[in-house]
Amino acid sequence: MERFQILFPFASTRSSDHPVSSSMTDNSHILSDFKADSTSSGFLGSKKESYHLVPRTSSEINKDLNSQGARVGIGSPTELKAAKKKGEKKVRKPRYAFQTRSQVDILDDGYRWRKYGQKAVKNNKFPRSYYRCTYQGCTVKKQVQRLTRDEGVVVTTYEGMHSHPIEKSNDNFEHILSQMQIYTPF
DNA sequence: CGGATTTGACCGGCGC
DNA sequence: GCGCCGGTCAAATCCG
Repeated sequence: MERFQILFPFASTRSSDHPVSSSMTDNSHILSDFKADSTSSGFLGSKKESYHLVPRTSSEINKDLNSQGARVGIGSPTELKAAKKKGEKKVRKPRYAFQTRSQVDILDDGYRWRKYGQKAVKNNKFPRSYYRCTYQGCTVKKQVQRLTRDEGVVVTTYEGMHSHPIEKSNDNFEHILSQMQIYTPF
C-alpha cells in the first residue's frame, strides 16, 4: 500500500492529439522546486497540514524519475476530527500529490470529476480547483493547482481512493498508447 | 431539460 | 475573541 503508481496508469489530456510533450528531462529541477516551495509556498507546508514530503535519498528520487517522471507521494493524514454524521468518517485521509508537466490544467485520469470550487491561492497567481468524483458513493476528491514558479507544472492532489471501476470506455488503445509515450522517453 | 460549472457566501480551525 | 485562510456549499448560469 505504499506504491501509489497504480492510482495513475495514465494521465493526460483527453482530447489533445499530442501528448503533454514538453520536457521530461528537467524533472530533477521540478522536484527540487517542489521541495523549495514547501518552505514558503501556500501549497505545502505553511500550517498544520504539513504535507511533508517523504524523505528520500537522491538515488530513490532518481528511480522515481526513471519510472514515471516526477511523482511525489505524500502520506499526511488529514484527519477530519469531527465525525459530523454518526461518527463514521473519522478515517484519516491520506493525500497524494502528483506533479505533471502539462499545458492544460485538466488531466483526465479516466474518472469523472465534477468541479465544486475554485479558490485563489496565496503566493500563487493561479487559482486552485477542487473536484469530486461523480461516481455514486465515491468520495474521492482532488485539487488541481498550477505553480506560479513554473507555469508548465501542474500539481494534482488526490484525497482518498476509488473503489469502483473507471467510467470511461478505455477501449481506445491508440489513445492509451499515445498517453504512455509520455512516460517513455525512448 | 439535466447535468456540469461558476462564483460569492459560508464555515470551521488556527494564530495572534 | 477576532480575523485570516483554506475548503465547501449552493444558487445561478451555462451548455449539450
